[in-house]
Amino acid sequence: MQDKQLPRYQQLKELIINKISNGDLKPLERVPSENQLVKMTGVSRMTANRALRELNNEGYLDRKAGIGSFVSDFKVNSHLFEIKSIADEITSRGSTYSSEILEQSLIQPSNDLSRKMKINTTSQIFHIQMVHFEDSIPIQFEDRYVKRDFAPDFIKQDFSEITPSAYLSSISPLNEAEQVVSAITPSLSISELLQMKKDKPCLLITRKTWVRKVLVTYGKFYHPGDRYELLGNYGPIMRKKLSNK
Amino acid sequence: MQDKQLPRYQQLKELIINKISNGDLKPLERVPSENQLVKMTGVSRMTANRALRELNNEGYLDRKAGIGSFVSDFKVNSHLFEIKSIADEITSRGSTYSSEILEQSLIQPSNDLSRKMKINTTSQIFHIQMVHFEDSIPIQFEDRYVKRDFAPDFIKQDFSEITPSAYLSSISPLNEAEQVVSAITPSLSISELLQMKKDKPCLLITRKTWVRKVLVTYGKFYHPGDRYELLGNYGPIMRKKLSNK
DNA sequence: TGTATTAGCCTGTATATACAACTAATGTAA
DNA sequence: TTACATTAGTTGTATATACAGGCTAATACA
Repeated sequence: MQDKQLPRYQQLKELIINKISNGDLKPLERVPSENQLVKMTGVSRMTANRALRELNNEGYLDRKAGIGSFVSDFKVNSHLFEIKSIADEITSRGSTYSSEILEQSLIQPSNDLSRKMKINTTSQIFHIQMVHFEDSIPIQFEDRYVKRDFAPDFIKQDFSEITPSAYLSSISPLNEAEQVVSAITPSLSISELLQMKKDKPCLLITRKTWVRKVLVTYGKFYHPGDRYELLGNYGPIMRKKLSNK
Repeated sequence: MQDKQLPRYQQLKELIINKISNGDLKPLERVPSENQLVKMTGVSRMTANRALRELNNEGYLDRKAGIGSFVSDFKVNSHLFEIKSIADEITSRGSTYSSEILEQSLIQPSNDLSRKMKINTTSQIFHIQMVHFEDSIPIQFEDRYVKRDFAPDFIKQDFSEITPSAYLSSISPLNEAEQVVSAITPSLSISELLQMKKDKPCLLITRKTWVRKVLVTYGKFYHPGDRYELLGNYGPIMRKKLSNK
């Protein structure tokens, strides 16, 4: 594809990102120091420094002078920080989290779904439907599809223990996402699942997530309009984490 | 406050950010080249390079080899890229934009409002209410408050020509924002303003915006749920702009 | 044994230097 | 005029070097 080779600092970055993605380097694990990279790859220390420094800025690594460089703990601060686990969100508010699984199966995608996920209809897709509760009050209905070849063990998981989001993140850090937020009047079944009053609105988040340019999951997340808000911070705020810790 | 001085590349960055913030440097305007910064400030070219490179990564500047470095056009791609001007959004879809102003006045804030904007009740606040149309169909009801001392000429503007968002951005780039998205059942008056059918839901965006740590505007933006969606991209996507253009 | 010092490794910053690639403007030859 | 080459200025990358400052563990010393 790309004729000319990438710059060396970029090669170094991708080497490390790949090791994180495929599990060679796990969260909180040490990554080679600048001088080690110099010996290993023959680059100068400044380009090793640039690679590690940028990975730090992008949230892949945490670096500390005198200590070393370590893979970020994606559970705590993901570079996709906007997309939190609903379970973490609830427990961090001091509430108790619980869930109920409605469906967990392997299916053949419909024409519509195969188009949305850009796959052919012979591929196999996992489908899960579940409700997330905050203090026994339903707060989200999750309707999610996952590519089988990305997470072959998805079907075996006990999602009352770990949310689909958290499980997928544990397989590989999700590094690209698109989400569409809209306000809808829920269908009767969803309205009942979320224990909503008649004619109350629903906040619907439709989210696609990619890993290394490949779409791996597509989901719709329904929230009762009067019990859920979506918060976003933009600007220098989100860059402060680097200097704070 | 801060005892030890910042690193020189950081000083350079803040110098340039300040010039952008206070209007010395306007969007699309040229910023000093690396070598000019070397002569001006006495740093080495590599630290000037680092300052400009990071400002580029953070979206403040656009750089092109062989050409130079220029202040980003905040209208097109802001570092607050998620917050677009509704008018630009509509025209970029090929539709025609229009608006209707309902109120434009100078008020004393209520207790509730002064608390939300963290001001005292003796401060003066501009208040504007308007509806934005796409092809004569209402798409947003804007209910916004603006600090008088930030934009003293706000009241004189003709907001059928320039949206409040665009006008505020022209005074100074807004560099911090918080927005809360929720789904509500609109009040009767809002429902009528947006020409919505009875009991249809509304997407409500409540947004606060800061300039240099000072809150300058607070607004509520109501959209008909069946005519508007909020799109967000996260992850490497948003960094690609740099290499694309 | 307990304490202080030192050595060594880590990141962070700063400089000087070099070459490559891109662009615009200019000069030059056909 | 046209086409090509040159030149100067820009960013992009890469290296070698240096020193500062944080941290840890080994060492030296009392």
